[in-house]
Amino acid sequence: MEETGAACERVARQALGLAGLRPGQLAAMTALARGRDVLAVMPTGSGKSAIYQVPALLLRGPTVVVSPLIALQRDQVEALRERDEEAASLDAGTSAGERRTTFESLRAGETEFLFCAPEQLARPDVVRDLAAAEPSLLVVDEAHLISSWGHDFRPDYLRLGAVAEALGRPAIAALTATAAPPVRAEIVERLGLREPVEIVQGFDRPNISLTVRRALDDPADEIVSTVAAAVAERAAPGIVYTAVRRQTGRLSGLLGEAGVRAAAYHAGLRRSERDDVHGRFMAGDLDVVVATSAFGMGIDKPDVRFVVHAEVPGSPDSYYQEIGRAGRDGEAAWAVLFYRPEDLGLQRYFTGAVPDLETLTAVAQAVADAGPGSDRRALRERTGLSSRRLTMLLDLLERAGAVRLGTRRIDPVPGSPAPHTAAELARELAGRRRDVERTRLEMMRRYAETGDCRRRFLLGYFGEQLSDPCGNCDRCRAGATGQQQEESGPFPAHARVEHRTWGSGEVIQRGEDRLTVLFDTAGYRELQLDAVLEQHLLTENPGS
DNA sequence: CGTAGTTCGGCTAACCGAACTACGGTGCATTAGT
Repeated sequence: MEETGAACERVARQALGLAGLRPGQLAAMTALARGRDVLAVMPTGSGKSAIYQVPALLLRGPTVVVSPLIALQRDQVEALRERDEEAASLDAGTSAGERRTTFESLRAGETEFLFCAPEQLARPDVVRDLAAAEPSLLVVDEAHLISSWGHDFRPDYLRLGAVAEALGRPAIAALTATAAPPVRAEIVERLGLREPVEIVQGFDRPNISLTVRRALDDPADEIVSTVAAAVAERAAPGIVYTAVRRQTGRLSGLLGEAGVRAAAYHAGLRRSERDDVHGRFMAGDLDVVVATSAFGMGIDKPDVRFVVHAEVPGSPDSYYQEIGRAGRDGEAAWAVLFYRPEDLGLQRYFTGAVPDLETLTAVAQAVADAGPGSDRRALRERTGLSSRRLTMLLDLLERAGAVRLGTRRIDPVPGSPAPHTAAELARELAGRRRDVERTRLEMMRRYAETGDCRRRFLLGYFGEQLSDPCGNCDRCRAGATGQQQEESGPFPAHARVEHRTWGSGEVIQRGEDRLTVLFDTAGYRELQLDAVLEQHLLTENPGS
């Protein structure tokens, strides 16, 4: 019998036309083809799709791909069909007749790939029909969204672990381009990955130069002149990110006056306008898109020369995601952040919501009253809450140990605390999560205010050590690369440590006078090294 | 948490500053009405 790795290489060559495979790619494919779970963190454009498409063709049974945007699903379906692979997608617009045909074709083994959003998999009928086709592979694309969108925006992302169980627990592939260590941990936990093979390919993007500009009260003029200068030097196209919708129109208007072909983009625009801007940008008919965070997913345009941020984003995670859209062709590109400390306030607001005790108690009470085996609809009627909000609150109560969530039924946990107590516990968990998110925001502040090499800081945040200054950021260019990473002495990078109040954690970065530690439950914290040593704030845990 | 826009108080003419208020990001799905 053919060895699995060789089989993967053969299929990659014959079906996908790939001459060679990168080491990470092959390892991930082989693991999936053998039924193992995989978590792959690889940059866009490095062949992430092949990772699941090759084993999909080797394994008996269809492949379900969870993808966040309907537009992305359609693109992928189209790309597969061009290679004569049978693929289909499922969304709210799919008619009952089309659904029947699709499920029959999946069961018969004629259609290999099915694309859908997590919301489709929240429907019991969809899960039942899919389970009948006995899928062999569940792919979660853009898997970092579990962590960044799941909790307050699209909570159905959080249910994917239960969906996998209901589908007969196929092998799971979680794919993403950016995931810091705690995000990886959350993906593994939420999806219930079993001893996953973790492939983390270097995501240093050395061709993107990094600059932070301390912005004035109203940085609009500065931004316009910076961007206009870039465009004049033929360094177009580019993206300008801004935190609020109102600014997109204002900045693109000012850029237009400065002779730049610019357009605004945000989620409040009409579908047709968004598609138009997207299309013109891809076609090269626009120099600049000024956008909120709505713009970007699925924008795989190789020649984006710059990404400018008019305000700080909420975390290094989103920042790296957004600047990663520049320079995919490997040519020089630049990322400029206009920084005002006051702008952190808006992000603080975005991460501020913790559900109130009353509503949580009402949901816990409703679950208890309904007894075992209730469903979402019954609880929605009892509580009068929207489907999404209910899902989010139920998820918190599950984490608090008060309810058990299946894909089709919701059960109170026998002997669990009373509704009011469970609600308090759930609220505490939500509060803790918010606190951790605020530490991410603090890390964004540190990035903007650091005197050291910016790339070293960013990569360190993602758990990668860069021993020498990068030479391609404003700090390095100013010759102020100052701090070297201390290679010897106590608390080196990656050391496991213990703090009296913050618990256990891992050293992320060790500078001359500071330590950055990622605590398992308290998030990112910065400590002064001499205080740590004098007051014995940390103990080093050998092993683990 | 910060900002932009509005109202209010003072005190009798046009306006100033203080105080108060509303608002702010991501997409799926679903539904009512052409």
